[in-house]
Formats: sequence, C-alpha cells, structure tokens
Amino acid sequence: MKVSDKRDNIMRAALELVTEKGFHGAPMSRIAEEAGVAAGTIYCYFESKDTLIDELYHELEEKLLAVLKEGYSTTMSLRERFLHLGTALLKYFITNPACFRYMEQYMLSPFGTALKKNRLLGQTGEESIFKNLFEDGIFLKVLKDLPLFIHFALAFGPLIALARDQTLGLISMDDAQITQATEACWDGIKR
Amino acid sequence: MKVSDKRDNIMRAALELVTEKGFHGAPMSRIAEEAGVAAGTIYCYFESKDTLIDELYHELEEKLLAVLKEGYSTTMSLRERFLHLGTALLKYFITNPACFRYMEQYMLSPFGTALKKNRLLGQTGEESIFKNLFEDGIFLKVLKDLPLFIHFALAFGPLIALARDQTLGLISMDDAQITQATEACWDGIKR
DNA sequence: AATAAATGAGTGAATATTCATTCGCAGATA
DNA sequence: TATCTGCGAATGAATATTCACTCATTTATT
Repeated sequence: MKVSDKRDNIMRAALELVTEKGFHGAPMSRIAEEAGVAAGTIYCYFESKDTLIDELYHELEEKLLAVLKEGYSTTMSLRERFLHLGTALLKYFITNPACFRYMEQYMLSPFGTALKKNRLLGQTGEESIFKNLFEDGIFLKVLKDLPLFIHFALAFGPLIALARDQTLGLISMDDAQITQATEACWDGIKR
Repeated sequence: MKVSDKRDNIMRAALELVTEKGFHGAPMSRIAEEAGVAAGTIYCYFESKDTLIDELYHELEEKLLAVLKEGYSTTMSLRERFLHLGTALLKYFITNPACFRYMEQYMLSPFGTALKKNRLLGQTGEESIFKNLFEDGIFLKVLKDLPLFIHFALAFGPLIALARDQTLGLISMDDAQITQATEACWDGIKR
C-alpha cells in the first residue's frame, strides 16, 4: 500500500463514519480500523482529530467548487448563471450524499462557525462565485435590492434543505423537480 | 428551592450549555454544576441524558408553536397568513437565539431525523399549520403546483438560514429586513 | 419517626493521543 | 550476488482523560 493510499483510506473512512454516525460516533480507533491502518498511523498524516476533520472539509469543498465551475461562464444571462449553479449544487449533493452530510455537520459545528466568521472579511471558497453573481444582479436591477446575506439565504436555504431531506431518504427528487425548485429560488431573489 | 425550580434550572442549564458548546460540550456533570444541583439529582427528574435532550426539545417546540398561533387565523388571505407565520418564526428565533440553536442542533442529530421520519406519516407539531396553508394555496392556484416538500424548503430554508446567521452574530437584521426576506420567500412559492 | 429528595464520590466504559518498538527496504559493502 | 546497515514509516499496547450513570449516605419534609 502506497503512502498516498493510506492517507486517502483514512480520509475515506473518516468521511464514511462521520457521515453515518456523526463526529462523535467516529472515534479515531474506528477510523483506523475502517481504513485498514493502525491507530497510531493516523498521527503520521494528521496532527490531531481536529486537523483531520478540517483537512477533509477543505478537500470536499475544493472538489465541489470545481464541479460548480464546470460549464459556468459570466457571459451567460444572470438567470442562466443562477440556474446553472443552483442545479449543479443540488445535483452534486444528491449524487454525493456523504459529501453533503459531512459539509453540513462541519458547518454547524464550532469548526464551521469559526470558518464562516473568517470568511466574512476576505471572501474565498465557493461563496465568492455567488457573491459576484448577486452583486451583478443587484447592480443591473435584475435582482431585488436586498443585502447580500439575504440573497444568500434565499438562494442556498431551500437548496440545502432539499439536499438534506434527500440525503436522509425522506424525499426523492428527479431532475425536473430539481430544476423547478431552483427556478422557484430565482423567483425569490429576482426583482 | 422548590422541586419544579430544580427541574427548570436543569433545563435552563442544559439549553445554555448545548447552545454554546454543542451536545458533546454539555456533559451531565457540567449541566448539574450550572444548574446548582448535584450530578445525581438530574436522574431524579430525567431517566437519561437522551430523555433530557428530548424533553427539552419538545418543550421548546411547544412554546414556539403557541407563539406562531398568536394572532393567526385562516380567515386572512393566504399571503397574510404566510407573512404572519414567517415573520413570527424569524422574530421568535432572533429574540430566542438559544431556542433556535438548540432546535437546529437537535433536528440535525439522530434524535431529530428520527422525529422527522415519524412525522412523515401522521403530521403533528408546527408542520401541520404550514401544511394546511400550502395545501390551501395549491388548491386555490395561488401557489405553484409543486410537491409539498419543495414548498417547505422554499419557505423555511431561507428563514432558517437567516436565523442561523443572526444567532451566530454574523449578521444583524431589523424588522424591515425580516419582512423583506419573508416577502421574498412568498415570491418563491407563489405562482 | 418515617418517608422522600438530594447528594457526590465512585465505577466502568470509551476515547484521543503517545511512544517504545518493529518492520521494510534502499542503498552500501564485501 | 549476498549480506549488512540505517532510517523513516507504521504499529498497537499503554496512558491519561472524560463521561454517563449508580448508590450508599445525608438532608429535608411531613
């Protein structure tokens, strides 16, 4: 087994366990077991459980961001840009439920709130691509003249809620419904 | 100290600690300490930590539901009914941040997902009042012809997102913004 | 005095992390 | 080629901590 394989296996095991049982249902011992690795080995790759959790989050976010950018261009109309990002986000979460559940748990934990506070200053991550879209829309008077944070809530809130219900197995959406839901979000933010 | 005071103090302490540090940052020993009570005393009132957590949630939900029903009447127009409920919900969460943060944590934990699954069958709790509203709106062709769960997501998603950001101290909304946000939610669900 | 309520040190299980030891193998040596 | 050597990677038993929960005892109430 190669060095990088071990790191990947640890990541995979952590993702799976945290997703299924939550942060506290994922002890390092079980992560190690699941990864086919000794308990101490994790500490060859990660300083602590906290850094493992952090690094996994940032890796997932990077992948998500890459997917959102696929086929995205600022030359499209604002509505097209929004629909592209919204449906891509929802579809990605639905086809990668573990990713969604991990990111959501992270975001609601002390880790995530700390991250959010930092990002209020210099914007990074997936948020800036949406920020640009909303700012353009407000300037061009296509979107309502509301604070950015309300636009974020109106756009993301429903999509996250749907992703959650779907990954929990409470509902099952098809592509048409995904589009309908994203269009309704647009109705919420558009002027 | 009266018997009921002790129970209330335990509840208050649990709410405060869970709100600030999460379920796992709220060990029974600290809840007892914060409540001014011995560790064993909690077990005079609650069978286990789990039942304490459950009972606290249901108590908070009951209070919230009572507030939402204040001044609510099905004789109002659908839009008025929705704006009443939406703004009342958001205002209540903003003025009771601990309540919001507790309920959100609960809902995302295994406790909450179990509860949600049960409620899919026989509807109870705060959901039924919204369910009636949405069903009326769809029947009267005032709302989009979408599955109920999408309406729930469109209506609650943004409000919850805003309540979260506000209770985390990331934003600060005034009454006008609360109304604007709720009106935008209406735009999302209306035909 | 009799009963009930409250106490808090104690118990055992679980957990994150450490560290003395082992392992595997890339080069060096003969 | 065959053997040795050094070293970082990997190990997993041991450690120290934390936690939910118990129960013999004390305190309050009637």
